[in-house]
Amino acid sequence: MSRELAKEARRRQLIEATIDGIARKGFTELKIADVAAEAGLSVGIVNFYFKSKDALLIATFKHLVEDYEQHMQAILAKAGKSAAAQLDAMIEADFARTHANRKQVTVWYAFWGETRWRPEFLKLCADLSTSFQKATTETFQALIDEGGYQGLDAGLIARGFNAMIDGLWLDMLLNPKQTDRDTAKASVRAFLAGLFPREFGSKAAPANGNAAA
Amino acid sequence: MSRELAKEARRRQLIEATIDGIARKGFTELKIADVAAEAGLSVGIVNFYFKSKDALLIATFKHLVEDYEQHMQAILAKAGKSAAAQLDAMIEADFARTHANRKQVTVWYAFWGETRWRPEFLKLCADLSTSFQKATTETFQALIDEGGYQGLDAGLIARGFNAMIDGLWLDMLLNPKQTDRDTAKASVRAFLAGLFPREFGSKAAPANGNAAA
Amino acid sequence: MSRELAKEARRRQLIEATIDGIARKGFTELKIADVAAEAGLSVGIVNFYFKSKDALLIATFKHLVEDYEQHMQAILAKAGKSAAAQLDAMIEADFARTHANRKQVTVWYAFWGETRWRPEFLKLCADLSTSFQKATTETFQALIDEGGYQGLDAGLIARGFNAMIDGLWLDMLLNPKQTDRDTAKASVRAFLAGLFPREFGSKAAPANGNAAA
Amino acid sequence: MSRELAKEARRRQLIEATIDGIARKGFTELKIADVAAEAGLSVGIVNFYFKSKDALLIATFKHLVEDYEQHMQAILAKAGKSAAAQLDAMIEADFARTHANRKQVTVWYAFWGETRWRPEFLKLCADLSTSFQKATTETFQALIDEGGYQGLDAGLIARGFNAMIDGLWLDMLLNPKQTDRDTAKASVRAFLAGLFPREFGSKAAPANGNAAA
DNA sequence: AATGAATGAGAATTCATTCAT
DNA sequence: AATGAATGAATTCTCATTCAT
Repeated sequence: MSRELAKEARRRQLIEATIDGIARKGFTELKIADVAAEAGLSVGIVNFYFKSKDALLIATFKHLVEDYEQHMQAILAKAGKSAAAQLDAMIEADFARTHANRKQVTVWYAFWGETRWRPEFLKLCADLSTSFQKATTETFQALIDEGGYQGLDAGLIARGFNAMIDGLWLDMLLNPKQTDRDTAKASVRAFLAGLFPREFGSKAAPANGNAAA
Repeated sequence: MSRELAKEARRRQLIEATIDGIARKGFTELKIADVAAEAGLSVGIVNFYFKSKDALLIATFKHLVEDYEQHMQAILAKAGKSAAAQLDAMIEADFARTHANRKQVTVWYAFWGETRWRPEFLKLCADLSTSFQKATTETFQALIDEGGYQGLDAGLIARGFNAMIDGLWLDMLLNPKQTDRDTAKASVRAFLAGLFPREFGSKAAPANGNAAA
Repeated sequence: MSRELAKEARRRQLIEATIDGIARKGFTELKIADVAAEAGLSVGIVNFYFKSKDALLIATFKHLVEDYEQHMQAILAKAGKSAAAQLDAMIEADFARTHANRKQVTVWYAFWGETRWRPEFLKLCADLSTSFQKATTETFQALIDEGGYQGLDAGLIARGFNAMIDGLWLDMLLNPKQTDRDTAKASVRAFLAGLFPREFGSKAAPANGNAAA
Repeated sequence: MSRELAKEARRRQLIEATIDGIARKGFTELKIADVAAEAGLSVGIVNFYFKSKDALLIATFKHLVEDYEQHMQAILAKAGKSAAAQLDAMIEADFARTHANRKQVTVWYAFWGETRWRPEFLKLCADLSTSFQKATTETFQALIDEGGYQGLDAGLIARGFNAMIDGLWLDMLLNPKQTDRDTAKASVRAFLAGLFPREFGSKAAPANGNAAA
């Protein structure tokens, strides 16, 4: 069992090296030798722990996806239970310095650029997206219900909300000087303020979990 | 002159072949031989018209950017002059079948995946983004002024608007079954409706240029 | 006939361009396009006047050989008839600024580097060398006879004499700063002075044709 | 350490294969594949041990130069200490069957044909030539002093001596049927006999180190 | 388990030659 | 005759994968 653990640790080490490698050199320029160097190991070892470079890339993307999901769930569990608090926590998490940092986003977009032609990537993306769309739709529906809003389609709003976050990531990546984390968060909140003035309007109480009702 | 024209036509032909090739095989899997085959020409010709594969890719991205800009300007010129009509035209253009089609978006994201490590790509992206951010900010400002809205930041709204469109493209790419053009457009309008109920609310008159006041 | 002349002129033009091209870029780096550019013509024309690049190179080497022979014969015809005067003229001709210049020597050595594997080059070299060895042997024999020298082998001396000139060319090529024309000529004469002190010793009358007996 | 040794041995093996390859096919016709085949290795290995074909050629030329220098020094160390004995040993060494063989000379001239346009080659040539010129000048000066000769310029004689050897190599290369080793050596000695009759004249004692006075 | 030398298929690039204009 | 765009075979270089140690 400790052997299994060691094996898992090595795999993890190589996956981290792959993420660092992509962040440093880009997806197309990443060589097995780069991964090995990044991990401080030999090239032979990569093919020992992963059948092929492709398998390593798939494992890496899977890791990225799982890591994102876990991180988000942890954030949401800690946040206040109200729909507004949950949304606020999501925004914070998505633009947090720890996970939505430049390196991670860089790597996400590198993978997305390739996803279209890689069925394994596509499946991971679709699953993540579906589960997220479902979760955010439920949260927005709760917000609508709690707030007594009329004529709002939680599904459309959730889709736009998630899309805006992805788009702002891209913006931060391509124009770091013009778009920073705070601008991105303010942008999202500006749109939510239009739809949910009581929760996100400028005069709304901050929607964090600790806020008094 | 006819020779000059022919030369330009060949360059264009190869660029189109590159776009088709990326759409068909992906960025990393695109070979010079694929481009040549796509164009019905020999491999040698690619290095005759473009010094290298890299130069071809840069020219292709530049073409994509210029094409997008021209297309958008043409659309806006034809649209009604009111801010709402202009925004509406933008949304339509961004999700039009002719330009924001699957092939084009696929190729855009393929390039974006690489952009981070290619200074030439980065420059093109940053310039396009800046000019767009400026134009949309002006339009939103006009909308705010025309509509007499209070407390809205046109810059933040423009940024979120553009980001949402990019993010919805990605969504359509990765989850074609869940997100289609109409859903995407409805999503954008749902958010605008919150901020600008008179122009984009469900009871608002359609914001096209021909609409009576 | 004028057409034939024009044709010959074009061939000559291309051969000169080839020599200039080799002198400028080297044998292995010389491309058909370089020859064309050097001649101010198009690439197509080269294959029109010469069957192939190889044929052009052979014609160029042949030209070099014939040119050298003609030049040398002209020099010898003008020189004094005594053996010493003839040898002196040879030395002057071999290190003359007009023919044994840096460009020419450069090209000769470029060809010699390839000669071993090119039967056509080899034949030209062997023929030139044989005819030269014969001529210089005769001249040295005349010098021996005229001077009443004993125990000298004209053939060996001729061979060493010709070899020294080739070797000095190489030296001038590879070490231009250490070996110049005058040093080279003095070197040859130093050796001849040992064998033929009366004609080439430091107190010998200059062996040119105009010298009084 | 054994790994380091193996690495050096492989480099040596590839350099030898390059020399053999040039001797067999010529400089311009030598392909990486030929070198690999000659060494009994795969093509990839060449770029593994040498960054490029060019680097391999430079290393090969360097090896040739160093090998020649070492060989000559060894010969001179074994020879008698008198200037005449040293010169005699040089002549023998330069036309020895082991080092100045057809293969080696062929390759030297192949490199010399290219040297003019390759700064790295040029440097190696110039350094070798300078060191040789210096050494032979000293030897000739000693010969002059020992023999009490008057009016001889050791520098000019050394230059002519070295040039004659290079030129005779070329002659042997281009006209193998007319010029052989013995003829070449006799040629050199004929010239030395003129300048230094006591040491190299036909009646002089053989100048080897073992000869009695 | 780990290494890194060795392999060889694959790709970009070059360039002599051809040929339509 | 002359041009230069077009061809495609040939070559160098790359790099994922293998395997002996």
